[in-house]
Amino acid sequence: MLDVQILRNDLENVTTKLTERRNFTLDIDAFVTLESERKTVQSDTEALQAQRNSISKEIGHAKKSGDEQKASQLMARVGEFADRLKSNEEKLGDIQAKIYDLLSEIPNVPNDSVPIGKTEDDNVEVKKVGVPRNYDFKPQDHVDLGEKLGALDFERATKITGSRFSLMMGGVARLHRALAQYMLDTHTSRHGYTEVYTPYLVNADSLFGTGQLPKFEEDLFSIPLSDDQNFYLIPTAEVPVTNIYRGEILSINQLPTKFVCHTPCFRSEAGSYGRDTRGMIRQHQFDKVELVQFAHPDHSYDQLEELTGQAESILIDLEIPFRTVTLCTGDMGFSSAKTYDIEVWLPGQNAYREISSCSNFEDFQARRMQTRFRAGKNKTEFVHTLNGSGLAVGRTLIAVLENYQLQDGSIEIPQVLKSYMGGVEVIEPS
RNA sequence: GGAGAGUUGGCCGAGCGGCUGAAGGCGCUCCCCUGCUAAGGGAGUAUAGGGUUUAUAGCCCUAUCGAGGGUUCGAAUCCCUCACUCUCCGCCA
Repeated sequence: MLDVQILRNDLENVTTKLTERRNFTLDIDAFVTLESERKTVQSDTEALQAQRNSISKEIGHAKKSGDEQKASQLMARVGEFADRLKSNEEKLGDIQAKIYDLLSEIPNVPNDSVPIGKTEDDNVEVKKVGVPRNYDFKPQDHVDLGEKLGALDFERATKITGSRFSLMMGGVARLHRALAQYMLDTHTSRHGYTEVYTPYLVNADSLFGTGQLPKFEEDLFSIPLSDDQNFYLIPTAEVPVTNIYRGEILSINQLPTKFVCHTPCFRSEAGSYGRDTRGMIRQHQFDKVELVQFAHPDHSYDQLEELTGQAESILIDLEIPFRTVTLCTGDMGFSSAKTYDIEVWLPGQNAYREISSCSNFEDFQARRMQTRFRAGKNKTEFVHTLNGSGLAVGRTLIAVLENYQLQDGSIEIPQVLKSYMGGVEVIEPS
């Protein structure tokens, strides 16, 4: 959420940036009207409240000294404007709620270092690591590989639940687990993250905090609790982990705090019908190891570089080619101020595909969550939050299957995973 | 699921219709005293919003004692709903 003060003081500049960079048109007239209304109603209301408070105090004194007549005179005076006060208070509440609603639907303003653009074609490559292998056979994609291994079964997954779910068995299921374990171990022992385990169902406040609500409810799976309350399946560990400190004031020496968390993620994928329907690229359920940081505002961009590098290191260890791009303004998520995507090479698709997204949200989420730190004596300031996939486990699995395939369709195990595979060196058809 | 007790500032804890934005203690900050690992004295110490101001400070005002609603001239204090915590019983991995 943007700071309402910025809109009050610098409306032109912000709306221009939102239009140019986000293709988001803020209803300036609505905002200005609401604001000026708010101003007069608030002043009036508070003046009346002050008057009521001081008269009430006098009533107290009068009663104490036994002057009942004076007391009832004073009460009558309050009665003269009681209705006006009440309606003013209601009106003010309405206006403030409207302003809040307006504000909570405005996306974050991209950082100045973010390239301007409309679509993913305008993203800027910042790094390319590794060279795609030359196969002396036609590489298969993970669907063919997995099915021939008898280890990936989309038909049965569809029978059990429906489309966009997957069933893994045997060596591939174990490889999937090995990847998650390897990522967790790397980020905790080498990169200094604290491992956390969180609920997979969250409430609406948490989703508001990280920015999925109120605008993106249709992307979530929800479980009704009562007429007006839902639990939601987490679309990413970002939600429960970032909300760990919702409503809290951290001490400055807690910054940066770094958490890593392995969870399943659930996404309804509404609006992406027909895209990536083959295989397990785009699923309703997938595992992800997520990195989350709470940073001091002065250092959050350094932290973003660090975090992105830590995510990349997993692919470097696995010796799989990838590239990193800076998302252009038009391709960024709602809450982000700057995002790097890491794209892994998939021989089966002959393309680089997103495997991680690393973002600095600056104080956008922190303001929604009211997560602050004590910057000095009696001064609190919003923290900056960051997160990134380190990495999406399902897509990493795809990358390993496709990049490590042998001519006969069996899969070599990457060196760093061997100790997690209980001696298995190659996954062969069962 | 049943029965009961709670939820107050960074922490502990008092208050149970008016003089309470909130006693007291701890912690923290500053000052004084003390020639010294200690002790004593004093002052300060919530957040958000609005107004005033070129702006900061200051000053004025408003809101906030789990959340929301109600009663009242006036609510931390009374009533209702909800959430959460604790204790005992039941059930359970």
